[in-house]
Amino acid sequence: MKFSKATNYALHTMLFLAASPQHKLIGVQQLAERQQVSTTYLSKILTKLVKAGMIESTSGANGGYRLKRNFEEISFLDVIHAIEGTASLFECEMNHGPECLIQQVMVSAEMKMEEHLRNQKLSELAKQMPVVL
Amino acid sequence: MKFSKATNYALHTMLFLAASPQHKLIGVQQLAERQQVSTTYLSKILTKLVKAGMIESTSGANGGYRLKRNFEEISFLDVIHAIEGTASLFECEMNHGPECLIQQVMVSAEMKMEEHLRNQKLSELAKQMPVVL
DNA sequence: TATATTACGGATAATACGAGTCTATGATAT
DNA sequence: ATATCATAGACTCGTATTATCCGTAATATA
Ligand code: SF4
Ligand code: SF4
Repeated sequence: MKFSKATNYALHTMLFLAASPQHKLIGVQQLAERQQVSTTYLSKILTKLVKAGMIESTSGANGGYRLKRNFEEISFLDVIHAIEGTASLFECEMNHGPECLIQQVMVSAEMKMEEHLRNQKLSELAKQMPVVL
Repeated sequence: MKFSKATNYALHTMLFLAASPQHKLIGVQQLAERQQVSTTYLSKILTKLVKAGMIESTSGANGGYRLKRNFEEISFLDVIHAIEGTASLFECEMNHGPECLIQQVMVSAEMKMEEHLRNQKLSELAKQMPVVL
């Protein structure tokens, strides 16, 4: 029960992009070396973010990644869901129906966490970021 | 990023014990067949709960498991921590100190979930449990 | 047009971890 | 003495994560 490293990479990348001049394209090399991860692996993660509509990419020389227009609304939860999926943290075989109290406790606990992550917008955090990532 | 099945087994077992007559010892066989899990595996999990001081065990014929005196105070979070450990869900290499905003967001999100799980006492839930687990 | 640069995709490998089994040992009631 | 039951360690198995390799497509630039 841990957040994956991929999620970690995705969050750092998104915040770095948010702290950069908006229009500028940034290649995966620059993003990767800053996080000490291989370019090929980070590339796969960024492709997920592209497909989730959070960033856009440009191939070819001087290509790279850039935030999309809707950036202001993107939350931590959006990034996490894009990488880890949206399945519930708690699942049981033998489902005894939605009135089960165990499920209710576990699911609502997860929702408390998600609510907090949904309220944290990347744009807000980027403003407050002190130095480097 | 999912709760382990072991946590699931532990929660169900604890709630079943809570719904049983307090003094009575219940063997692992009975607990295991109810959850469709092997006795040897469930046994390992229960041993963790014993070491965490939540239940007590008696060896030998007619032995088994039973809740401890402090049962009223035990929460969902206690059980989960006993099985999954207490390490943070979010960890980063390159730790840039506690003032990092990313860490703060992730850790406080986890704390929101934990707060909710800490408030859910097994004894409370056992009273409200409708039928079987 | 040719070339360098860059993102994308599939296949594959390495690693870690969860889930589960097997077996031996020790404790306890009858 | 024997059957029952919990405990502990070694071990296997499957799957998800992490990561690498390589070929292809797109694009800027000379
Ligand atoms: S009791 Fe609740 S949590 Fe357990 S298997 Fe049934 S529905 Fe799932
Ligand atoms: S920026 Fe924050 S989350 Fe990222 S590595 Fe540094 S301390 Fe950890």
